[in-house]
Order: sequence, then structure tokens, then C-alpha cells
Amino acid sequence: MDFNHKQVEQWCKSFWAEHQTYKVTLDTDKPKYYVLDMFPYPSGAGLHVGHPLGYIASDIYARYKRQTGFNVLHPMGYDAFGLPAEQYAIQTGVHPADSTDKNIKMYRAQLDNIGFNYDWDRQVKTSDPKYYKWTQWIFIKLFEHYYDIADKKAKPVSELITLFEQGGSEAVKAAHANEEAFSAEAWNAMTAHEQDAVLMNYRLAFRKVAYVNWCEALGTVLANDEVKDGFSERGGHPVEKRPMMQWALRITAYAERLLDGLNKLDWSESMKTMQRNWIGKSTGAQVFFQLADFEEKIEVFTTRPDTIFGVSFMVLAPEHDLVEKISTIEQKEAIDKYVLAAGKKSEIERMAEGKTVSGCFTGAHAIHPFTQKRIPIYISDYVLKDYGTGAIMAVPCDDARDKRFAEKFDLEIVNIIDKSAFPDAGIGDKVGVMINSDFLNGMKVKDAIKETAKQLYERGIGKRYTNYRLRDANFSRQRYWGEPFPIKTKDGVAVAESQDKLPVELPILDDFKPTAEGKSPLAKVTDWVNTDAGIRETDTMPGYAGSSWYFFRYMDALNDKAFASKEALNYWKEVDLYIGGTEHAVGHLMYSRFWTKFLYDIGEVQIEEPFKKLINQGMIQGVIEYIYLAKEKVNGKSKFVCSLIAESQGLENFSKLPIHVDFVEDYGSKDSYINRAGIEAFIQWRPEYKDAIYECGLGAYEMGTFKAKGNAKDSKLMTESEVGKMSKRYFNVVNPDTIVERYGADCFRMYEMFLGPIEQSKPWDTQGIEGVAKFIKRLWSLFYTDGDWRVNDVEPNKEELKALHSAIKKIHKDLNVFSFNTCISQFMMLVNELKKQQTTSKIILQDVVRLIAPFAPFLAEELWNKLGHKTSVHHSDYPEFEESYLVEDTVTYPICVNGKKRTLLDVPNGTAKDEIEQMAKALPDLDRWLEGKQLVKIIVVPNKMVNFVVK
RNA sequence: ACCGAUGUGGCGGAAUUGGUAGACGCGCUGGAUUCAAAAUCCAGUUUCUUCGGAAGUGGGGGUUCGAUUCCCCCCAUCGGUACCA
Repeated sequence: MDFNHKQVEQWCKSFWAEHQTYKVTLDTDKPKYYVLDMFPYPSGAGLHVGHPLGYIASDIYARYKRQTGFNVLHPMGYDAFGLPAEQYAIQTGVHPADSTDKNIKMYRAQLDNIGFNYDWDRQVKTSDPKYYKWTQWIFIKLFEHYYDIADKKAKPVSELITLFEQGGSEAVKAAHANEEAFSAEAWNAMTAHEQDAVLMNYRLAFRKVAYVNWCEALGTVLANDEVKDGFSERGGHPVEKRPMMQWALRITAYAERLLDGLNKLDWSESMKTMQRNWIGKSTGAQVFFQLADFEEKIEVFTTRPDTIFGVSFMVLAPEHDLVEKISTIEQKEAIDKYVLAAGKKSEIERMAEGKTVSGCFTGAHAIHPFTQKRIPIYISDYVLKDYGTGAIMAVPCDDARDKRFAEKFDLEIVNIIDKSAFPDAGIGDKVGVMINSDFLNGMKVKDAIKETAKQLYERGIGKRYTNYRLRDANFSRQRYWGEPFPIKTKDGVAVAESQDKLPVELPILDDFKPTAEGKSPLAKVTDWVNTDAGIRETDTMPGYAGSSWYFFRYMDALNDKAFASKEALNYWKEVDLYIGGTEHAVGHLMYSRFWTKFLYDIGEVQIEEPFKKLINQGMIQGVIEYIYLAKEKVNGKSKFVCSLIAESQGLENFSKLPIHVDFVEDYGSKDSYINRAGIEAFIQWRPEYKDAIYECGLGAYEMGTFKAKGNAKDSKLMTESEVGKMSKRYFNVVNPDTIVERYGADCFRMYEMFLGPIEQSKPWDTQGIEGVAKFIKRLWSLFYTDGDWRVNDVEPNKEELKALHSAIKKIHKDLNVFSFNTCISQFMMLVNELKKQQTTSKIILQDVVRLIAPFAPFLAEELWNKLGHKTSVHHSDYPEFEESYLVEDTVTYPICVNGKKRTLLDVPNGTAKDEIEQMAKALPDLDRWLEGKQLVKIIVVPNKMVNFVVK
């Protein structure tokens, strides 16, 4: 009997369902282990072979952990709110809930096909009112809390109000947005509306003005993704930044704890570094510059207060609040033009244009706080509104960008640091001695930094200050398909919904277009918006709302009294292993950590960090094949040419058209091409090109005939190959279903793991799966030969035991470092050896089955059953290795001369160092290498190698 | 522009703390089997070579008896950059 994967998979699925093999309960007798995948957004395109990479790895690990005695929680769910479903709804009228559910069904079928051991009873869906009830509940908690800096934790706003009533703003040290101080009397005299405005500056969920990408022509707010070079990607309409009152989360209050928490995590250093850089803590000074002809001061933050005497001008972000006020009449027109142009650029574009300097003089001046000189104030792209204070003091002599700016606008450059003692030091390096700097002259840079900060404070100009690059998180979206805010506004005061009114459900709509004013479609549901208790918030929450806490919900997914029971939260605690893509390296992980810390502060959870160990899986890429289309038509006909022709005629005369990879021969290689059959398949697929000319070096295909040059028989139109994203738009998507159908789920799983290290990106190559398919056949043939069961009770020999136990050892070791690809190689080597040994011993083969069960769950379950077991192999113990089987009699040493291997030497295990040296010296093979040279020394590294050093 | 990662045969990749570069596969070549094909099995497969060897892990330098591994500089590709998910 051959291995029939379809039959076996079907049998296993029903066996697992019947025995509830993957059901997880709260079993305090066993240690817990929580393995989590980043949950997917259920897109209409379904899963391609890249998606399950991480899921397979986590599935293997979860099964391995279960077999080694842990109670393993391994759930799956859907990040179901999102923009694509809404856009689809706008285009087709299909309600996002319906399309999302349809997509989820497809995902589920695809996931089931691969044999994952999820406990589906715990599935979550962020768009389910039973789920987002608790997202809203947490939002209300954020709204009702502020952050106490002294106690380093969140506290109820009700306590803050009491403090204000008793002592005004001085009574509390809290994270807040506005510096204005007030007394208890002033607080008590405020109207409810005024008090609400003050509290907004303190709440962890609060409202503030934020900028959105407004597209007038489309009448909607666009995601950054949908804007290219100041124009909408769809339609190419102009886009501008527009201020809007929006909800935000005060994540900055947690900056220091988010930074500290990283130290305890078992994440890669690169991941931690990315998070640290994202938080961007820097210490320096806050300095105020008095405006020359206005009351206001400009606040700047600098990490280099020592350079203050080098300040010869200031630069504001174009969006800075003061720009309009201080610009002089003469400069107004130029300033307005510049501000408008800057508003059209994205932050990336503004930063990426580092080499071309632009800016505009406001006409206004500031007073230098130490020299009292008047210095000009400019605006420029390279200063960003949301970084620091949106204003900088420019030091052209020691900052590359300031220098370029000064050179362009012909501004004074005062040299204030003598770096002559450090010839290698570049601009901005903190070395040298201060010059031209009044009281700082002669000081080293480091001392000058301290001294300036001290002087700033004493003279009331500024003070020491810690700045974070991290910004408060914008939490509003002007969209339909997201969680409604549980907030009503009555008489200008924001009021949270009471818990018994939750969830605030999304009203059913059939028109998903935004309103003319750029408000969410919800604004059109007037009877939902207007209630006696106030006006509802019509914005919805962003994608990361539901995903910032879902890992807790899995612990107790059906609970309707709490987001999870205390019992479940205390048992499962945190995620032990989290696998997902690097694209979430900062955003999602940062928000989840923030929410977890907040829930910890308010006593809801016991842990401060949600993800103990993190693995980032790489992407599986596809091959993208392009053909060259001439930009100019020939006699009114489109013309495609071979890549060689395109190169010789100049690539700028051609556009690249992605073509379905199935039409291309040798796709992915340098020599990929389409033959006549390929051209005909292409024409069937894209009938608009049926009249086109397809020219290559061997001839041209046109209207069904191939006119050859010379005696060529077929077209060989070379295509351009590229490794890139696997995506619908490149027609290179490989669906796991097709692979599973043909090769079986076990083969698919093992092949995905075999491709390479889990953390690296690598291209998909369907052809390569043959190797794993052969391996599975060979493995099966150890149990069945020509349909006969061949396993018996014969005692294993030494070689068999050694092969088995070195495999067990290696698999344990590799799994502990998540090196799945080398596990597969190891299995191949084991099976090759057992084939060679003609193994039939049950003792050996039974362990092979248990060993491979996490990787090939179907095959293993089937064989386990045939070996006579009634319970699942996935609840069996994992094999342990015996060191005694692995002891070698002899060690083979490479004998090197100057580090280069020249010969080998077999030495009995345990031979002494000097004895090995003598044996090596006596080797006749070495004479030719040592002859005429002077032997300097011999290095013997036990169990490694011997090296002769000669001159 | 900034932050992070990656770079080894024709291809995917392997190589404990610095110690035999190319494990395990794909592909390719030759052979066995077959009427033939598929499948299977066996052998070979980094490049160059005067067949003695020599070179070789993106490029250039350095440390070391010895570097894919450690350090410095550079190049290329990928991910992220706060409203794609």
C-alpha cells in the first residue's frame, strides 16, 4: 500500500474531531505553554503559500511542547476589521460583515487543509460584537484613567478630579499635553465644559487635533498607503493635510516603561533595537527663544545645548502654529506657497529629499537667549511637526542638514568646536573643545553640555529635558468598518457609555461612502447619532484596537462577564512564543505592550509584557515575470519584444508588463522565455493583445503565425525575471490548496520548513517539493513494502540506534533554537540511513513516528495507529536520546598546514594531545607540505583539528 | 533620509563557542531498469587547471596559527518609517 495522503488526511481529521484531540482545558496539573500566531486579516485573495510559514512553525512547536508534557494553548482567529472590506463594499455594495465572513470561511478551509492543531472553540473575530464589546470596555478604561508620573502607573480620572479640587494642577505630577497651570479655585470655578477640556489633556484616551490626508475629489480621508507624491493612488487627485478633531491614546506616558520592559524579553536584539529606536529616548535641553516682535517664545528641544553659541538661525516645521502669525507681509505669499507644497508631501518624502534643501524665510526674527542677537526664522521640510516641538535651533557648523541649509540660504556659520585634536571626527561627533562660545570656551563638549543645561536653568531660559521620538497614537478613523467609540458628547462634554450599554453596535448600513465633510459614513445614520443622552462619536477605531489585546481573549474566548476570567488570566499569563512577520515589528507589538501595561496597572492582568519570546518569520517571495511592451505602437499595433531587444534599444522606450508565470518557460531563471504556446496562452488571457506583434531574436509572432528568421522553429521571447512579493497583481500566487491536493499536507508542511531558516525571506519553488515528496515515500516504505507491513520485533543494531539517537538529539536541539529546516535535513539523513540498514525494528520505527509527529501529523497518526495504538500520537511522549548510543570509537582529525586541510587522521577516541601531535607528524602525506619550510608550531584542538604552522 | 535584516555552487540552503566551506535537497550529466515513458535505483556535479595544484562565502581593508563566523569602510536587495494589514 502506498501512502495515500487524501485518505489518511480524511481519516485523521475525523479521528481528531471525534477525540477532540486539540481541545485545550485549564489543567493546573501540567505546566502551561502558550504558542500564538499573529492572526490574519481575512482578505478576499485567500492564503498563499507565504502565509502559513509561521503557522506551520508554531504548529510544530506547539505539538512538540505538548509531547514533552506541557498543556499547550494554541489558538487562531481573525483581525476582521479593515480597509479592504470597506473599499470592496463601496465598489460592490456587499456589506463588509458579509464579505468578511465569506473570506473567513475560505481561510478556515485553507487552514484546516494544512492540519493545524488549533483549538477552534477559542476562535476570535475582532468584528464580532461579543469581542469588540471588550475592546470598547478597555477604551473606556483608558478614557477614565490618567498616568501618574510619580507612581509610574495609571490611576482613575476621578482621583485626578479630587486632586484638582484640593490643590489645582500643582497637586499632581501627571502625563499631560498642556503646560498651563491652574489653582484649585480656578478649577472649581470652571464650567463642566472647561473642566472637560482640561481633563482631555490628561486622559489616556483623549481628543486632539490631528492631521489627515484629505482628498477633495474623492471626498474622503486617505490612508498614507493610498497617497503617492501628493496625489491619490486611485484617480490621481490632489491630496492635502487637513486638521481634524480626533481620538488619540497617550502611549507616550508609557515610553519609559516600554523601553525598560524590553530588557526582560527574549526577543532578537535587532527587534529590541528597532523598538528602542522607535521610542527614541534622548536627553538634552528644552530651550526657549523669545520672538523679536511678538510675545510668544519658540520652544525647541536639543540634545546638543553646548552648541548654543553656534545658533545662527531657527527653522520651524511648515505646520508650526506660529508660522502664520509671525510671517511678514512681504514673505506671506512665498510662505503660503511653501506650506501648501509641504502639506502635499509625506513624511518619508520630506526626509528622503535630504540632499535637495528647500525652505522659506518668514521675515521674523528671534532673540538669541545668550548673545541677544537677532536671528532669522525660516521654515523647512526637514523639520517635522510631530518630532520634538516642531522647531529647531540651527547649528550649521556641527549639523550636516543645518549646514546645507545655511549654505543654500547664505546664512552665517559660526565655528564653535575645535576638533583639530580629532582628525577623524566628523560633523556632529561629540568631541573637541569649545571656542567662540563665551563662558563655554575651553571646555570639552561633554562638560559644555552639562554646563549649558545648568546655565539655561539658572537664567530661566530652559532646562534639562528628556525627549521621546514616540508620538501619541492616533486612534480615530473616518471609516465605517471598525469598532464604534462608546462615547457620546453632551453639551460639549465627552461621556463614556455605561458598561451595561456595551457593546455599542455598528448600525447596519447599505451606503458605505463617507460624507461630504469627510466624516465617517456613520454620520449619515442620524437616528443612531442623535440620542437624548448626547451625540454619538461617528469615527471608528483603527485596525490595531482589536489586535492590541486579542491574546488575552483566547484564554477564555466565550466569557461574557469579562474579557477573560481571572482564573484563565492567572493560569495562562502571557504568550510564551509569538510568531509573526517583521512588518509588525514596531506598530502592533508596541501597542499590545502598551495595552498590557495599562491592564496591569488597573489590576486586570498579572503580567506587564504580553510576548515573552518573539520570532519573526520571513516572507516567501514569488517570481515576477515581465515582458517588454514598446511605448510606441507599430502601425497601430502593440509590440512586445524580447528583453535582449529591449535592452539594445533602450529600456526607457518600453514598459514592463507583469505576465502570468505559468506562461513562462524556465521561469525564475536568467533564461526565462515564452515560446509560441506561451504567447498563445497569454493572448487567451489578455485578448486585447491578440493583434500584437511578439518579436524576439529568432523571429516574430503575429496573428497566429510565427515568421522565423533563419530556420528557427519556435519563438524564444526572453522575459525579465525578478524575485518579489507574491501577490495577485503579479500573477504569481501559489495557493497552498493546490500543493496539499497534489502532495499532501505533511509534504507541504515539511517543504515549507525545509526551504530555509524561518526568519529569512526566500523564494518559492514548487519544483523543489519533489525532494520532500520522495523522502515521505521512502519513510513510508520503511513501514510498508509492496503493501506488506514489514515492522517486526527484531532487536535494533548499533548503527540503527546510533542513527536514531543522533537524530533525536539533533531534533531536540534544533527545535529549541527554532531551526526547522535543519530538522528536516536530519529526518532525511535518518531515513536514508535506516533504508540502508533495511530497518524493520519496531523499537526504532516507533520512535521515528513519535519524532516526526509534530512535522507530519497525518502520516504519524496513521502509522501510530497501525503500530497498534488507540490514542493519538500527538499525546504520546516525545523520544529522549541516550548519549551512550552516540559514543564514537575513533575521531577523524583534519590535518592542516597553515589552516588549509591537507589530509585526515583517524585517532582512537580519548587519545592525548601530544600523542595526536606525534601521530600527525609521522604522516607521510604531509612531507610535501613541510619540506623546505620551518615548522613554527603545531596546534592541536581536541576533537576538532590539527594545524601545522610553517614559514 | 533614518532604523533593522540579508548577501555562500545553476537554485533553496548547511557549517556548536573562530577550527575539514558547500551537509540535506532541487536542477543538471551519465548509467541501470523499461518496447517506451513515468516512477525507482546507482554514480557524478563550486570554479579554473599545465592534473602538481590554485582560487573561492557581495566588494575592499584589518585581527588571528586559522575568518562564512570578529572589527572598520563600501555596494546591492528586502522590511519598517506612525491611516495597508
